[in-house]
Amino acid sequence: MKIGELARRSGLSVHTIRYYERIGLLPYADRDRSHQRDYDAAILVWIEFLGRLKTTGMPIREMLLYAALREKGPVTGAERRSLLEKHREHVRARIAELGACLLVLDTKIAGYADAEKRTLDYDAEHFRGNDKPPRARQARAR
Amino acid sequence: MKIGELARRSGLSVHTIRYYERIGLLPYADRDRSHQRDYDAAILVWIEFLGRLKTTGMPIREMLLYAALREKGPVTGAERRSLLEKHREHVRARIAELGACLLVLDTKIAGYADAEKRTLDYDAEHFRGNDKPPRARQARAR
DNA sequence: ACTTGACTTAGAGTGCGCTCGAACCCGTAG
DNA sequence: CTACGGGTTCGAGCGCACTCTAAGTCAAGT
Repeated sequence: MKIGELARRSGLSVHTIRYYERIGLLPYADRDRSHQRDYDAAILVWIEFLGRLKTTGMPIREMLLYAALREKGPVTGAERRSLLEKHREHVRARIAELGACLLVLDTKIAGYADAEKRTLDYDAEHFRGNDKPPRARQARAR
Repeated sequence: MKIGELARRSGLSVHTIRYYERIGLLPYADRDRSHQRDYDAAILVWIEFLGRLKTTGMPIREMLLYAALREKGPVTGAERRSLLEKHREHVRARIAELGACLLVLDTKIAGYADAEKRTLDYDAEHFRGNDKPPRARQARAR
C-alpha cells in the first residue's frame, strides 16, 4: 500500500503520516526501488490505536514513549501496560470532570430558560393583546 | 482587588488575566488613579465560568462570542442559551467518545495482563524452582 | 517524447493559547 | 532618599501538532 492509499484508509493526511514517521510515531516504512513507502495493512491497526490515544488526550510525547516500547518488542509488555493504565486513569478523571461541567452547564441553561419564561409570563400578564411591549421594558440587571 | 490578588484567587496567572482582557474575554477593568486594574469580586464568578467552558474544550473564539453577548446585556439571553446548548451537545458527544475509547483501553490492558499471566503460567509449568528462565525464552511476535 | 499524477525530501509556516521580557511607573517602609 | 514589591504597556517567543511549499524523482498512459 502506498502512502496515498494509507492516507485514505487511515483518515490521516499524507503530510501527517510522513510527519508521524519523522518523529517516530510510525515505524520507518520500507521503500520500494523508487524510494516510495510501501505499507503493510497491519499499520492501520496501529494508526487506529494511536488515534484512540490522541482522542483521549495523550500528548505525542507520551505516544512516542509507547511507540518506542512497542518497537522494542514483547519484553516491554509490562511497561506498556502500566503506561496505558496510567493513561486510563487520566481518561477516567477527564470524563468525571466533563460530567461535572455538564451539570453546571445544565444549571446555567436552565437559568436562561427560566429568565425567558419569566419574561414571557410578565409580558402575557401586562401586555395581553399587545404584540409589542413598550420600550421601557429593557431591564437593567446583568 | 488588584490583579495579583485576582490571580491568586482565580488560579489564572497575572499574564493570563491581562491577556484575557486584551482579547476581550474579560471586560476592560477600571483602573485606580495610578492606572492599576481594580477588580470587583464578581469577576471571579465569570472567570470560573470561563474555566468551565475551557475545561469542556470550548475554543477561545467561541468564548469571545459568548463574552460579547454577555457585554450586551440581558437582551442576548436567548442567543447565549442557544450557544450553551450547542456546546452542551459537544460536551455530551465528547464524553461518549471518551467512554468508547475507555473500553478499547480496557481491552488492550486486559490483553497485556493476559499475556503476562500466560508467560508466568508457562514459566511456572516449565521452570518450576528456577527463578530465571533461560535465554531462549525471548519471543518473536509483536 | 511528453504529460500527468503520485510520490520524495528538507524545511518553513500556521493557529492556538498562552508566557515572557524589557522598560517603565508608583506607593510605602526603612 | 532609596530600595522594594507591586503594578503598567507592547511586543516577541514558545510548545504543540500539524500543514504546507519548493524543487525534484519516477512510472504509466497517450
